Amino acid sequence: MASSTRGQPSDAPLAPSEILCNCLAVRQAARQITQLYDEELAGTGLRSTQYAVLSRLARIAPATVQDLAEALVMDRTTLAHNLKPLEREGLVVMGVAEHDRRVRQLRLTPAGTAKLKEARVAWARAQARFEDAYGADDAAELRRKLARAVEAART
Amino acid sequence: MASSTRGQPSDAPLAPSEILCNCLAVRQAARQITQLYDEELAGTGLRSTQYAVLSRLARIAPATVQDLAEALVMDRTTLAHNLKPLEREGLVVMGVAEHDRRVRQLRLTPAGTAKLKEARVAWARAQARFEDAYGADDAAELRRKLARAVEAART
DNA sequence: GACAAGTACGTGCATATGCACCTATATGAG
DNA sequence: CTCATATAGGTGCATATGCACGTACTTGTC
Repeated sequence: MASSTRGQPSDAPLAPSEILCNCLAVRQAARQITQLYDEELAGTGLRSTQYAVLSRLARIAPATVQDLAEALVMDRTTLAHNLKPLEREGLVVMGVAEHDRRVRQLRLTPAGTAKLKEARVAWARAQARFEDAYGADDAAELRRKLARAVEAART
Repeated sequence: MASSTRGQPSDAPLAPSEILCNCLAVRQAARQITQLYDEELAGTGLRSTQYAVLSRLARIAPATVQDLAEALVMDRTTLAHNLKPLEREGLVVMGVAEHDRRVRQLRLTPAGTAKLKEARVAWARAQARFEDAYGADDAAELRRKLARAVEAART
């Protein structure tokens, strides 16, 4: 009988690559893919997550903390932590909204814009490396399936 | 013209769900899916990663640090850090191999085996929740694609 | 046996992640 | 206006992640 992912798993032997847990499967892939992107980004001084924050912020600035967190599918407090090194390096500034002093207005600084432009070259190398190995069309399909998984996991 | 993931991205508007970066896509999914599994595991006191370590170790014990790390697609030093709370809680013991005193022999304790058995009930709930929303067959396909992505990212 | 080289593992650091809990500000009910 | 409530955000903690570097042990060479 074939392995099922319903009910409790056993300690029975498995093929080395056969992962039954959806969580483990996606975390393993995230670790490995992150390593590839971080390797290409290393020369820029940015990590994968930092590149993602700058890249997203460039699209939606000025953004509140909550809005940027939602756009990144990231916890609000996680983003708050992730912003600290970016602020310290002067890539991002956090202002206070005039109409509501609770609200922050996040923007890229000129240095942040320049760093993002530089990092995009490295990002494109990482993207090309992965897609040369995995297939560009397959990668696009995978991203769609992952986006649907995000929605499924929210239920 | 359709968005391409080759070459550098722009700041042009995107559909909210349209992620071009493979790294961001898989990290977002990992965050969201981990939250679902952690929510179900919360009552056991284990996190997703800790469950994965115990579950994998149960299959291959006695295992060296390096072997368990490879089986989990995890950096050796990351596993070393992750083992600390498990050792502290008495779920895992690390012995020294007789034939080579550099080598560790990792095993579950009886408490670790019992905790794993308990956690499997919670894991099965998380697995069922995700697959009820995403589809069991689609999930199996996604896991296969993620496994292939792991291999692609290693090149 | 001495020692260079290789192997298995640990540690310190910085960032990543999110929960619990906190403060500050705004808003609505009376 | 007052105050309960709601909203935006920050902080401390524990774990997660992996690089750089260090230690302990083994093995091959002489």
